[in-house]
Amino acid sequence: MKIGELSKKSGCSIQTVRFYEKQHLFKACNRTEGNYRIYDASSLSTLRFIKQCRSLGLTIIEIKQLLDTKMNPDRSCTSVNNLIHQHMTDVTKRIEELNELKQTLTDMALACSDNRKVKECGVLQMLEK
Amino acid sequence: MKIGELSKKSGCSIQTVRFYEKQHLFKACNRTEGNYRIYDASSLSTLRFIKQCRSLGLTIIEIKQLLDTKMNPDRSCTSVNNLIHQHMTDVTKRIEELNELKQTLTDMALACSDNRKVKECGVLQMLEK
DNA sequence: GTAAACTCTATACCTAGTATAGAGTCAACA
DNA sequence: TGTTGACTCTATACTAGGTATAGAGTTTAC
Ligand SMILES: [Zn+2]
Ligand SMILES: [Zn+2]
Ligand SMILES: [Zn+2]
Ligand SMILES: [Zn+2]
Repeated sequence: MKIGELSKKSGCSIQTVRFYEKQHLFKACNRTEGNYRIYDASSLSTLRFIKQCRSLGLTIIEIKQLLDTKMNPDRSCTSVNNLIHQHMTDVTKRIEELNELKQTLTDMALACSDNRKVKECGVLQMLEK
Repeated sequence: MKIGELSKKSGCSIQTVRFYEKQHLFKACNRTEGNYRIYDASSLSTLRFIKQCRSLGLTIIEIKQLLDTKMNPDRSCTSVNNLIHQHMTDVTKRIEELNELKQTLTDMALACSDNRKVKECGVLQMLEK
């Protein structure tokens, strides 16, 4: 299968597939005589794995580590579990930050009403502080 | 005051101050004979305003709009209020996304325990799907 | 006079892609 | 056989909001 088909089946854009290859997330695949990339089913499943990881917010480096880990099926999976755990911590922290931010924005919105002039704007006054 | 002092008083790094100037967020200031930037108290308050906006997640372009708006004290502040309201919507949406993500990560963490091998890892198995 | 501290510009780098330009490849159709 | 259209190739620039240098010049203190 050529890159266009892989792109459609995986849901990653063609450029993204090439970008992943450049980042060594994807090993370089075979080429046709005309220099076209040729993929097989395993490329597709790797790409889907990568996509799933990205949707969780894992970085390319972290995904690389996961892919490396998968190469050694008999080792301990502790590093995988730790990685997910660490991410949960990060996401939780980010949610807390955003909740605080939301509260600030709410207070700010309440500090002004429509039909005011800029010099009386409650939002701008809060931003000055 | 020179850029180092402004940096310390505002909490923005020296590079960031120069970066803001380059982005026209900050108008170019006066220079000494030796070509050093010289700031006054109003520069500091503008910079603090910018920092406050950035901490709310406003983009540089949006901050530029706010600073422009502040130049016309007698106009309506509706655009300011709208901007904050739009941000609240965005932040709320982002929080929801992250909460879903957190749930997924939680399920994933529960799918595996320590002392398993990579080939039995519940996390990796979930990522395959 | 000189050393330390400060500042200057310009440039490269970061993440995770996206969007071109310009060239080459391949299949189908007339 | 020629040509059109769809596809692919590489290389490069761009995004946002900075951060981190290199190499040079300036100022201040001793
Ligand atoms: Zn992570
Ligand atoms: Zn207002
Ligand atoms: Zn916004
Ligand atoms: Zn596991």
